[in-house]
Amino acid sequence: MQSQNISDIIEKYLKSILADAEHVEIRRSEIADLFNVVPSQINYVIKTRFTIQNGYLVESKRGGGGYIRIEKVNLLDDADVLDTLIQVIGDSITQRDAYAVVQSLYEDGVLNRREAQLILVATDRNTLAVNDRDLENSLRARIIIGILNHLRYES
Amino acid sequence: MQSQNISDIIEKYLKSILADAEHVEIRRSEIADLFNVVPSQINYVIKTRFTIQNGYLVESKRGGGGYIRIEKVNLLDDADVLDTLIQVIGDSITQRDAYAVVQSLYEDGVLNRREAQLILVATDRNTLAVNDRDLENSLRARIIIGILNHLRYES
DNA sequence: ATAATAATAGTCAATATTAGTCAAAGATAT
DNA sequence: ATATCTTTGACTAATATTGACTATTATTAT
Repeated sequence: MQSQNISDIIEKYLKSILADAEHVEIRRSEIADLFNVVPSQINYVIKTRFTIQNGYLVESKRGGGGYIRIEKVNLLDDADVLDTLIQVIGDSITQRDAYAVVQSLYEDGVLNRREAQLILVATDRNTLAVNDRDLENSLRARIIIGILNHLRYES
Repeated sequence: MQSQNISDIIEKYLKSILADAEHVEIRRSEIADLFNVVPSQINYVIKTRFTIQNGYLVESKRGGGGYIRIEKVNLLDDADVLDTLIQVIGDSITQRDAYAVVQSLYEDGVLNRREAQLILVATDRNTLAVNDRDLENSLRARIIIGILNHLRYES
Protein backbone atom coordinates (compact mmCIF):
# COMPACT_ATOMS: atom_id res chain seq x y z
CA MET A 1 0.00 0.00 0.00
CA GLN A 2 2.57 2.46 1.04
CA SER A 3 5.30 2.90 -1.50
CA GLN A 4 5.24 6.62 -1.79
CA ASN A 5 8.56 7.37 -3.29
CA ILE A 6 8.68 10.41 -5.47
CA SER A 7 8.67 8.42 -8.70
CA ASP A 8 5.37 6.87 -7.72
CA ILE A 9 3.97 10.27 -6.91
CA ILE A 10 5.03 11.69 -10.24
CA GLU A 11 3.55 8.66 -11.95
CA LYS A 12 0.23 9.21 -10.23
CA TYR A 13 0.25 12.87 -11.05
CA LEU A 14 0.72 12.18 -14.74
CA LYS A 15 -1.83 9.41 -14.76
CA SER A 16 -4.37 11.60 -13.04
CA ILE A 17 -4.09 14.01 -15.93
CA LEU A 18 -4.39 11.15 -18.39
CA ALA A 19 -7.58 10.05 -16.68
CA ASP A 20 -9.32 13.07 -18.16
CA ALA A 21 -7.29 13.74 -21.24
CA GLU A 22 -6.11 11.87 -24.28
CA HIS A 23 -2.57 12.81 -23.65
CA VAL A 24 -0.38 14.93 -21.46
CA GLU A 25 2.33 17.22 -22.65
CA ILE A 26 4.93 18.44 -20.23
CA ARG A 27 8.09 20.44 -20.09
CA ARG A 28 10.52 18.17 -18.35
CA SER A 29 12.13 20.82 -16.20
CA GLU A 30 8.77 22.13 -15.03
CA ILE A 31 7.68 18.78 -13.70
CA ALA A 32 11.09 18.26 -12.18
CA ASP A 33 10.78 21.61 -10.43
CA LEU A 34 7.26 20.89 -9.33
CA PHE A 35 8.37 17.77 -7.52
CA ASN A 36 11.81 18.99 -6.62
CA VAL A 37 13.76 16.34 -8.43
CA VAL A 38 16.43 16.45 -11.09
CA PRO A 39 15.11 16.49 -14.65
CA SER A 40 16.47 13.09 -15.52
CA GLN A 41 14.21 11.56 -12.93
CA ILE A 42 11.33 12.34 -15.23
CA ASN A 43 12.98 10.13 -17.79
CA TYR A 44 13.28 7.42 -15.19
CA VAL A 45 9.62 7.64 -14.32
CA ILE A 46 8.63 7.48 -17.95
CA LYS A 47 10.96 4.65 -18.76
CA THR A 48 9.76 2.50 -15.88
CA ARG A 49 6.08 3.38 -15.78
CA PHE A 50 4.90 4.56 -19.15
CA THR A 51 5.95 1.72 -21.40
CA ILE A 52 4.13 0.49 -24.45
CA GLN A 53 3.37 -2.73 -22.59
CA ASN A 54 1.30 -0.61 -20.26
CA GLY A 55 -0.36 1.15 -23.13
CA TYR A 56 1.53 4.42 -23.26
CA LEU A 57 3.23 6.09 -26.17
CA VAL A 58 5.85 8.70 -25.50
CA GLU A 59 7.26 11.24 -27.88
CA SER A 60 9.44 14.22 -27.26
CA LYS A 61 11.29 17.09 -28.83
CA ARG A 62 14.40 18.91 -27.65
CA GLY A 63 15.37 22.51 -28.18
CA GLY A 64 13.32 25.66 -27.69
CA GLY A 65 9.72 24.80 -27.03
CA GLY A 66 10.70 21.21 -26.39
CA TYR A 67 8.32 18.86 -24.65
CA ILE A 68 7.57 15.31 -23.60
CA ARG A 69 4.20 14.00 -24.61
CA ILE A 70 2.60 10.90 -23.17
CA GLU A 71 -0.38 9.35 -24.82
CA LYS A 72 -2.59 6.55 -23.59
CA VAL A 73 -3.44 4.11 -26.33
CA ASN A 74 -5.88 1.26 -26.56
CA LEU A 75 -4.14 -2.06 -26.38
CA LEU A 76 -5.63 -4.59 -28.72
CA ASP A 77 -6.85 -8.02 -27.79
CA ASP A 78 -3.98 -9.87 -29.32
CA ALA A 79 -1.48 -7.86 -27.32
CA ASP A 80 -0.38 -10.81 -25.25
CA VAL A 81 0.04 -12.99 -28.30
CA LEU A 82 2.47 -10.37 -29.44
CA ASP A 83 4.19 -10.51 -26.07
CA THR A 84 4.80 -14.18 -26.51
CA LEU A 85 6.19 -13.69 -29.98
CA ILE A 86 8.44 -10.95 -28.76
CA GLN A 87 9.82 -13.19 -26.07
CA VAL A 88 10.42 -15.97 -28.52
CA ILE A 89 12.30 -13.69 -30.86
CA GLY A 90 14.50 -12.36 -28.13
CA ASP A 91 17.43 -10.34 -29.36
CA SER A 92 18.24 -12.25 -32.50
CA ILE A 93 16.39 -13.96 -35.32
CA THR A 94 17.43 -15.49 -38.62
CA GLN A 95 15.86 -14.56 -41.90
CA ARG A 96 14.27 -17.98 -42.08
CA ASP A 97 12.67 -17.71 -38.67
CA ALA A 98 11.57 -14.17 -39.37
CA TYR A 99 9.80 -15.42 -42.44
CA ALA A 100 7.94 -17.94 -40.34
CA VAL A 101 6.92 -15.32 -37.80
CA VAL A 102 5.65 -12.93 -40.45
CA GLN A 103 3.91 -15.73 -42.27
CA SER A 104 2.03 -16.78 -39.17
CA LEU A 105 1.03 -13.20 -38.42
CA TYR A 106 -0.31 -13.02 -41.94
CA GLU A 107 -2.23 -16.25 -41.54
CA ASP A 108 -3.67 -15.00 -38.28
CA GLY A 109 -4.89 -11.89 -40.00
CA VAL A 110 -2.73 -9.58 -37.94
CA LEU A 111 -0.96 -8.43 -41.08
CA ASN A 112 -2.24 -8.19 -44.60
CA ARG A 113 -0.20 -9.34 -47.54
CA ARG A 114 1.30 -5.99 -48.37
CA GLU A 115 2.33 -5.33 -44.78
CA ALA A 116 3.91 -8.74 -44.49
CA GLN A 117 5.86 -8.08 -47.65
CA LEU A 118 7.05 -4.74 -46.35
CA ILE A 119 8.40 -6.33 -43.21
CA LEU A 120 10.14 -9.09 -45.11
CA VAL A 121 11.78 -6.57 -47.40
CA ALA A 122 12.86 -4.42 -44.48
CA THR A 123 14.47 -7.35 -42.72
CA ASP A 124 15.89 -9.08 -45.75
CA ARG A 125 19.59 -9.91 -45.62
CA ASN A 126 20.27 -7.93 -48.78
CA THR A 127 18.42 -4.93 -47.47
CA LEU A 128 20.28 -4.81 -44.20
CA ALA A 129 23.52 -5.67 -45.98
CA VAL A 130 25.71 -5.81 -42.94
CA ASN A 131 28.70 -8.06 -43.05
CA ASP A 132 28.23 -9.45 -39.62
CA ARG A 133 25.67 -12.21 -39.24
CA ASP A 134 25.12 -11.56 -35.56
CA LEU A 135 24.48 -7.90 -36.19
CA GLU A 136 22.14 -8.77 -39.03
CA ASN A 137 20.12 -11.11 -36.85
CA SER A 138 19.91 -8.70 -33.97
CA LEU A 139 18.85 -5.85 -36.26
CA ARG A 140 16.18 -8.08 -37.70
CA ALA A 141 14.99 -8.94 -34.21
CA ARG A 142 14.77 -5.30 -33.19
CA ILE A 143 12.91 -4.31 -36.33
CA ILE A 144 10.36 -7.06 -35.98
CA ILE A 145 9.93 -6.46 -32.28
CA GLY A 146 9.52 -2.77 -32.92
CA ILE A 147 6.79 -3.53 -35.39
CA LEU A 148 5.11 -6.02 -33.09
CA ASN A 149 5.11 -3.46 -30.35
CA HIS A 150 3.50 -1.05 -32.73
CA LEU A 151 0.79 -3.57 -33.55
CA ARG A 152 -0.26 -3.72 -29.91
CA TYR A 153 -2.39 -0.66 -30.14
CA GLU A 154 -4.59 1.12 -32.58
CA SER A 155 -3.40 4.45 -33.82
CA MET B 1 -0.54 20.09 -28.19
CA GLN B 2 0.84 23.58 -28.42
CA SER B 3 3.57 24.38 -30.85
CA GLN B 4 5.51 26.33 -28.35
CA ASN B 5 8.33 27.34 -30.56
CA ILE B 6 8.00 30.05 -33.09
CA SER B 7 9.39 27.97 -35.94
CA ASP B 8 6.49 25.55 -35.62
CA ILE B 9 4.07 28.43 -35.63
CA ILE B 10 5.57 29.93 -38.75
CA GLU B 11 5.50 26.50 -40.37
CA LYS B 12 1.82 26.15 -39.61
CA TYR B 13 1.09 29.63 -40.87
CA LEU B 14 2.70 28.91 -44.20
CA LYS B 15 1.06 25.53 -44.49
CA SER B 16 -2.32 27.01 -43.74
CA ILE B 17 -1.91 29.24 -46.74
CA LEU B 18 -0.78 26.31 -48.84
CA ALA B 19 -3.88 24.42 -47.84
CA ASP B 20 -5.92 26.77 -50.01
CA ALA B 21 -3.42 27.88 -52.58
CA GLU B 22 -1.08 26.28 -55.06
CA HIS B 23 1.85 28.13 -53.68
CA VAL B 24 2.76 30.86 -51.26
CA GLU B 25 5.01 33.76 -52.01
CA ILE B 26 6.39 35.82 -49.20
CA ARG B 27 8.74 38.65 -48.51
CA ARG B 28 11.14 37.27 -45.98
CA SER B 29 11.37 40.39 -43.84
CA GLU B 30 7.60 40.76 -43.70
CA ILE B 31 7.10 37.31 -42.27
CA ALA B 32 9.99 37.87 -39.91
CA ASP B 33 8.36 41.08 -38.71
CA LEU B 34 4.98 39.44 -38.44
CA PHE B 35 6.33 36.87 -36.05
CA ASN B 36 8.96 39.06 -34.48
CA VAL B 37 11.97 37.02 -35.42
CA VAL B 38 15.13 37.73 -37.33
CA PRO B 39 14.86 37.21 -41.08
CA SER B 40 17.24 34.30 -41.14
CA GLN B 41 14.84 32.34 -39.01
CA ILE B 42 12.60 32.14 -42.03
CA ASN B 43 15.40 30.36 -43.81
CA TYR B 44 15.70 28.01 -40.88
CA VAL B 45 12.01 27.18 -41.01
CA ILE B 46 12.17 26.54 -44.72
CA LYS B 47 15.31 24.50 -44.52
CA THR B 48 13.96 22.27 -41.79
CA ARG B 49 10.32 22.00 -42.79
CA PHE B 50 9.88 22.68 -46.48
CA THR B 51 12.41 20.38 -48.07
CA ILE B 52 11.87 18.27 -51.15
CA GLN B 53 11.61 15.30 -48.82
CA ASN B 54 8.61 17.05 -47.34
CA GLY B 55 7.21 17.53 -50.80
CA TYR B 56 7.93 21.23 -51.21
CA LEU B 57 9.82 23.17 -53.82
CA VAL B 58 11.28 26.51 -52.86
CA GLU B 59 12.54 29.22 -55.10
CA SER B 60 13.57 32.75 -54.32
CA LYS B 61 14.95 35.94 -55.68
CA ARG B 62 17.03 38.62 -53.99
CA GLY B 63 17.14 42.33 -54.64
CA GLY B 64 14.27 44.76 -55.02
CA GLY B 65 10.98 42.94 -55.23
CA GLY B 66 12.66 39.83 -53.97
CA TYR B 67 10.59 36.95 -52.64
CA ILE B 68 10.57 33.40 -51.40
CA ARG B 69 8.10 31.12 -53.06
CA ILE B 70 7.06 27.76 -51.67
CA GLU B 71 5.18 25.26 -53.72
CA LYS B 72 3.69 21.95 -52.68
CA VAL B 73 4.48 19.28 -55.22
CA ASN B 74 2.64 16.07 -55.65
CA LEU B 75 5.15 13.31 -56.15
CA LEU B 76 2.59 11.08 -57.79
CA ASP B 77 2.13 13.49 -60.64
CA ASP B 78 5.64 12.71 -61.59
CA ALA B 79 6.07 9.45 -63.43
CA ASP B 80 9.31 8.58 -61.72
CA VAL B 81 8.64 9.66 -58.20
CA LEU B 82 10.35 6.70 -56.73
CA ASP B 83 13.47 7.22 -58.78
CA THR B 84 13.66 10.78 -57.63
CA LEU B 85 13.14 9.84 -54.03
CA ILE B 86 15.66 7.05 -54.17
CA GLN B 87 18.15 9.44 -55.61
CA VAL B 88 17.48 12.00 -52.93
CA ILE B 89 17.90 9.40 -50.22
CA GLY B 90 21.14 8.07 -51.61
CA ASP B 91 22.98 5.80 -49.23
CA SER B 92 22.16 7.65 -46.03
CA ILE B 93 19.17 9.36 -44.51
CA THR B 94 18.47 10.87 -41.11
CA GLN B 95 15.45 9.95 -39.09
CA ARG B 96 14.03 13.38 -39.62
CA ASP B 97 14.35 13.21 -43.39
CA ALA B 98 12.99 9.69 -43.42
CA TYR B 99 9.96 10.92 -41.56
CA ALA B 100 9.48 13.60 -44.17
CA VAL B 101 9.79 11.12 -47.01
CA VAL B 102 7.34 8.66 -45.52
CA GLN B 103 4.94 11.45 -44.69
CA SER B 104 5.07 12.65 -48.30
CA LEU B 105 4.43 9.15 -49.59
CA TYR B 106 1.46 8.91 -47.29
CA GLU B 107 0.09 12.25 -48.38
CA ASP B 108 0.46 11.21 -51.98
CA GLY B 109 -1.40 8.00 -51.40
CA VAL B 110 1.53 5.72 -52.10
CA LEU B 111 1.31 4.35 -48.59
CA ASN B 112 -1.61 4.09 -46.26
CA ARG B 113 -1.36 5.16 -42.67
CA ARG B 114 -0.55 1.75 -41.27
CA GLU B 115 2.16 1.08 -43.80
CA ALA B 116 3.70 4.45 -43.16
CA GLN B 117 3.74 3.73 -39.45
CA LEU B 118 5.37 0.37 -40.00
CA ILE B 119 8.15 1.90 -42.00
CA LEU B 120 8.72 4.63 -39.44
CA VAL B 121 8.93 2.08 -36.67
CA ALA B 122 11.29 -0.12 -38.66
CA THR B 123 13.63 2.78 -39.31
CA ASP B 124 13.36 4.47 -35.94
CA ARG B 125 16.64 5.17 -34.19
CA ASN B 126 15.59 3.25 -31.13
CA THR B 127 14.55 0.30 -33.20
CA LEU B 128 17.81 0.09 -35.10
CA ALA B 129 19.72 0.88 -31.93
CA VAL B 130 23.18 0.89 -33.43
CA ASN B 131 25.45 3.33 -31.74
CA ASP B 132 27.07 4.48 -34.92
CA ARG B 133 25.20 7.28 -36.56
CA ASP B 134 26.58 6.61 -40.01
CA LEU B 135 25.59 2.97 -39.86
CA GLU B 136 22.18 3.92 -38.57
CA ASN B 137 21.60 6.34 -41.43
CA SER B 138 22.79 3.92 -44.07
CA LEU B 139 20.65 1.10 -42.69
CA ARG B 140 17.69 3.42 -42.76
CA ALA B 141 18.45 4.34 -46.35
CA ARG B 142 18.67 0.71 -47.41
CA ILE B 143 15.45 -0.22 -45.69
CA ILE B 144 13.51 2.63 -47.22
CA ILE B 145 14.97 2.14 -50.64
CA GLY B 146 14.35 -1.57 -50.42
CA ILE B 147 10.73 -0.88 -49.66
CA LEU B 148 10.40 1.73 -52.40
CA ASN B 149 11.82 -0.67 -54.92
CA HIS B 150 9.43 -3.30 -53.75
CA LEU B 151 6.51 -0.92 -54.17
CA ARG B 152 7.63 -0.17 -57.69
CA TYR B 153 7.87 -3.83 -58.54
CA GLU B 154 4.49 -4.49 -57.02
CA SER B 155 2.69 -1.84 -58.99
C1' DA C 1 26.23 52.60 -70.33
C1' DT C 2 28.33 52.38 -66.00
C1' DA C 3 28.88 52.97 -61.31
C1' DA C 4 27.01 53.59 -56.95
C1' DT C 5 23.46 52.60 -53.88
C1' DA C 6 19.46 50.34 -52.09
C1' DA C 7 16.84 46.37 -51.31
C1' DT C 8 16.37 42.24 -50.94
C1' DA C 9 17.65 36.89 -49.61
C1' DG C 10 21.49 33.33 -48.09
C1' DT C 11 25.09 31.32 -45.06
C1' DC C 12 27.23 30.16 -41.09
C1' DA C 13 28.71 29.95 -36.62
C1' DA C 14 27.78 31.27 -31.85
C1' DT C 15 24.57 30.85 -28.28
C1' DA C 16 20.35 29.35 -26.02
C1' DT C 17 17.02 26.00 -24.85
C1' DT C 18 15.43 22.14 -24.36
C1' DA C 19 15.53 16.50 -23.59
C1' DG C 20 18.43 11.91 -23.29
C1' DT C 21 22.00 8.72 -21.44
C1' DC C 22 24.58 6.52 -18.21
C1' DA C 23 26.81 5.23 -14.27
C1' DA C 24 27.51 5.97 -9.44
C1' DA C 25 25.53 6.48 -5.01
C1' DG C 26 21.75 5.73 -1.93
C1' DA C 27 17.54 3.44 -0.36
C1' DT C 28 14.51 -0.43 0.04
C1' DA C 29 12.95 -5.04 -0.21
C1' DT C 30 13.89 -10.15 0.02
C1' DA D 1 23.68 -9.84 2.62
C1' DT D 2 22.27 -9.18 -1.69
C1' DA D 3 19.51 -7.74 -5.32
C1' DT D 4 16.60 -4.45 -7.10
C1' DC D 5 14.78 0.02 -7.40
C1' DT D 6 15.37 5.04 -6.90
C1' DT D 7 17.79 9.32 -6.98
C1' DT D 8 21.33 12.29 -8.61
C1' DG D 9 24.27 14.83 -11.65
C1' DA D 10 27.77 15.17 -15.21
C1' DC D 11 27.95 14.76 -19.80
C1' DT D 12 25.74 14.41 -24.50
C1' DA D 13 22.46 15.34 -28.27
C1' DA D 14 18.93 17.71 -30.71
C1' DT D 15 16.62 21.75 -31.98
C1' DA D 16 15.81 26.71 -32.04
C1' DT D 17 17.25 31.52 -32.14
C1' DT D 18 20.16 35.27 -33.27
C1' DG D 19 23.12 38.31 -35.75
C1' DA D 20 27.21 39.42 -38.42
C1' DC D 21 28.67 38.92 -42.80
C1' DT D 22 27.95 37.72 -47.84
C1' DA D 23 25.56 37.43 -52.38
C1' DT D 24 22.30 38.82 -55.70
C1' DT D 25 19.21 41.84 -58.05
C1' DA D 26 16.96 46.30 -58.84
C1' DT D 27 17.10 51.20 -58.95
C1' DT D 28 19.21 55.60 -59.26
C1' DA D 29 22.78 58.87 -60.38
C1' DT D 30 26.43 60.24 -63.51
